[in-house]
Amino acid sequence: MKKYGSEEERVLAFKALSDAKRLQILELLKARGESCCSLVARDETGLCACDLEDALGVSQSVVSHHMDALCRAGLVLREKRGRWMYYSRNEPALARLAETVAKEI
Amino acid sequence: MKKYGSEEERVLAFKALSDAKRLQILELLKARGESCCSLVARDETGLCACDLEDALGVSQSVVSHHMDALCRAGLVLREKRGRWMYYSRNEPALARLAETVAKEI
DNA sequence: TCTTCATATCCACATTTATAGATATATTGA
DNA sequence: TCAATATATCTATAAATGTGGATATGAAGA
Repeated sequence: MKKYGSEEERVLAFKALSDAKRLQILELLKARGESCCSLVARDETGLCACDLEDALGVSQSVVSHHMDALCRAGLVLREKRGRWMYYSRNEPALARLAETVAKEI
Repeated sequence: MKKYGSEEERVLAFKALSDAKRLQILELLKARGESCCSLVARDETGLCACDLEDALGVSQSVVSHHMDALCRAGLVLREKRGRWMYYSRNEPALARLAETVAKEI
């Protein structure tokens, strides 16, 4: 299984995790929660940005920046469906990171 | 086994890991390397600050700050022996962190 | 087409972090 | 006691990051 190989990747991942709000976001994504604004089907996977905005109590641009950090680190996936951007955990990447911490840090 | 329980502890730990020089320091501590300035016994555990200063090519105060970050996060232990401060990996803490990433992030 | 809405990006500002030189503290050895 | 050494702390500065308001983009629906 491919690890978080380069030092640069690792730094990016740990940076993404070194913020309380972003840890909360990963937690929220784990629970998956209610669908966006009660407008979309309950069986959608992922959460849209406005869900996170409500849940975290921060401005829309802040959510967008945090999601960008998590996506750049590869820990979260983004997918546009209609006018919403859905975010979901990249479980394989999170598992590789855990493996890296266990074996190589 | 106790995990990295509080969010605050986790943030501190990830912040400590989100820097290339600090990752290198953990690597150097794993190898343990030569003893300080060839002045102390070869079977000493840990590395002193001046070893790290040489290995990383940064100023003394920078080493001190980085070690402070790693110690505050609990990932590294410091022990003063003579006029040298010896640093070593806190393996149980690193293992708990790996467990936390695997199970709770 | 026009309006509304969701989100990314831009901009400005505040806070945090990294860095290095200078100084202080403490230990060792002469 | 004094000089040398190792390291922490102080100070200043530069760089990175977090934040939120404003604007731009793009999709949906009337």
